[in-house]
Amino acid sequence: MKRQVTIKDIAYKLGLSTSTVSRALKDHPDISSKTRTAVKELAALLGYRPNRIALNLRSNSTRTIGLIIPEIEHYFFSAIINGIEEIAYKNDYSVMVFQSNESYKREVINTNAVLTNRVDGVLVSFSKETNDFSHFQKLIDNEIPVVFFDRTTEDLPADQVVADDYQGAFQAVNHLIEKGCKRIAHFAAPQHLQIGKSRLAGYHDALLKHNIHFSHELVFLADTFETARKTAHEILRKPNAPDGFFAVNDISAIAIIKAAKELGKRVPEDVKVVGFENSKSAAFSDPELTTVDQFGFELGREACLMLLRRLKEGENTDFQPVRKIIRTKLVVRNST
Amino acid sequence: MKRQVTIKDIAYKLGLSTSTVSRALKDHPDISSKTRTAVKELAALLGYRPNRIALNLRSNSTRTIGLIIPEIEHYFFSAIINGIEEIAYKNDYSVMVFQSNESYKREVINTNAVLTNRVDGVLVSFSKETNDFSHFQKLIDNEIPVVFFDRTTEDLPADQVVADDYQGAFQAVNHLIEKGCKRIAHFAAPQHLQIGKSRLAGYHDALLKHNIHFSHELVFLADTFETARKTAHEILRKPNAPDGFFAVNDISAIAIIKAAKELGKRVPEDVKVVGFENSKSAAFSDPELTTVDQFGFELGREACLMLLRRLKEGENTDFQPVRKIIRTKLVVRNST
DNA sequence: TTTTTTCTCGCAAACGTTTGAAATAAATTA
DNA sequence: TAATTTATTTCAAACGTTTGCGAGAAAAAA
Repeated sequence: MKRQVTIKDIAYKLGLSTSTVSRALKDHPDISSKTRTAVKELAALLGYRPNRIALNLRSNSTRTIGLIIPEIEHYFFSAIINGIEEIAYKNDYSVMVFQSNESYKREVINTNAVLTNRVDGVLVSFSKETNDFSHFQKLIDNEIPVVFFDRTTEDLPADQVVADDYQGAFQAVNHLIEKGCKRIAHFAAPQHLQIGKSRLAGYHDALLKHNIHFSHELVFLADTFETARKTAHEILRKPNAPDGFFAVNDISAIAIIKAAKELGKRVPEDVKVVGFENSKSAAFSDPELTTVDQFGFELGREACLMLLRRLKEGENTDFQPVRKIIRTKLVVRNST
Repeated sequence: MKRQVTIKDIAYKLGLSTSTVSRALKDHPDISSKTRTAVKELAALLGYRPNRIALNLRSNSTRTIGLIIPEIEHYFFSAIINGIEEIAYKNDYSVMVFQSNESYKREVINTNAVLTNRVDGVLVSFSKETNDFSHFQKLIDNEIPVVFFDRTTEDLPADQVVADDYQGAFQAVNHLIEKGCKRIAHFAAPQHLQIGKSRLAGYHDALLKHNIHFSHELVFLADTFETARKTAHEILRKPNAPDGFFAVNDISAIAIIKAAKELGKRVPEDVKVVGFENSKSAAFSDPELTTVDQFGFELGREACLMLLRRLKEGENTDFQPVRKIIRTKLVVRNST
């Protein structure tokens, strides 16, 4: 087993102390230029590489951030990870990824893993199942900065970065109305999620603005392909079927289009559909899906930047949680 | 700053030495049951949590694996990450993710990052740009086990996990021929990538089997949406246009379908298309895409399992690289 | 030459844990 | 009671760094 070369090895070979070597390597003014170059040359020759673990122990920090996320396979989340990794990379941080798979139990385990790994800070978007937040409180109690993104809560004193769900939903529904829709259904996310509430609110208010009656009968819980497809099938078959759909994500929107086609309805002529996310699939579906761009990459960047800012702050005397809202943008395509 | 509670704190409060506390916590037989319970109770009370960093330093291992991957946003890769994380989680390992963004330079930096982070092992799928592998050799020289997946090379003595690209390609093209295609084009990946070669070989041999002439003029380098779309446009306009396409990935296949539609050709009547990956988009496209399932999740699992096996082995006297091939499966849908 | 200042460098402790060996206390045997 | 074994605990070193402080040597000032 080839041991890694350490500062001791260099010190020994040069007849110096480890302190001197350590100082020489980081250009400490106390060290003569002669020994400095000698040390550096030998270090380069031997391929010395500081042992981060030892550094970690001494500094009690790991330059690592933990990421707890529901499902990597969702385009939106992978875009977010992309943004996070980008910023982390630029600031010489590493990212540890933990998936909750939308499971509360697993999320709690992840939270512990993040703690034992002694990450410097945590980014989290919690699972759909989660409505108790005490595991995150534990992070905060341990003085680990936490930034929530996308799936957030007001129940915790923590920073948040979210898409402008309300505005996005509002614009989407407004767009449907302007395109002539009279009866618009909303496929919603669970209402204990902030995004569920906000998008419903945007839907509601856009209707209101145009004096269209809001009815709970047109709001359905359907945020997966299967449920959306099934639900769309059912309601599109009824006599008084909607002529417009605002879905809480692209997957559901695509499912709606599929269901409509299967029932012989034309999109966008008979039924107009708008999604939320602007995933790759949205551009590939037929017709191409009108959707609200959530700017996942931006969101990830911002969340990570916010966390790094907190880490730089350190000792936060009086903590004031910040809530950052990332603009959304309606991308109009052929489904409306 | 609330310091984490350490073994010392417990020792002090109980009037014991740290050694005793350490041993008590891990049920060492030397410790009397009285002190053992006392220690454990106090530990639980204070919320003691062993400092992983100290452990790492002592054991010179981090229970962390590094993952170097081109782009998280690709469905295939995120599926792989999913599989990796699954296995890592079950074995109490954490995963550090580094994206190369298909850049050789960035990949080299990632390799260094992985080294300084002292991960126990590395999983890598290298970038399209990479054809010099000395940075990976550095990992091997440092006795860090490496497993390559998907994008692999024979130039390094390392384990590999790949999809059965040859077989998948063969089946795909065979399928096209059986469906009546006479003139089949192949949109290929760069030929310095093993997957590029293997899939081309599968294409070649399937033609051969049916006594169809293989021509280099029907093989194009096109593995992104844009290049595939452009290329498809060009060749579909020519008089002797292909009636079948085998694309190296789903994105390209979807681009081909799009181009065909734009030129007024019907899929699958006039042109048949088969992709490779079985991404979500494949199921959403219209017509739904026939494609080769690469089982990314399985592949990720296997790669991680193989790495963990190597880690358990430790001291490998005579290292014999293993190459594991994950079966692929043709998923027939409406594009053929 | 003596005193003071400036340059270089080494000592030792610290970060939190584990572990072989030594030490003490208790129990057993002679 | 003395000698021996056994049970329990502590000591100290180690993992690889950093860093406050002190020390010796050389240079400058007196």
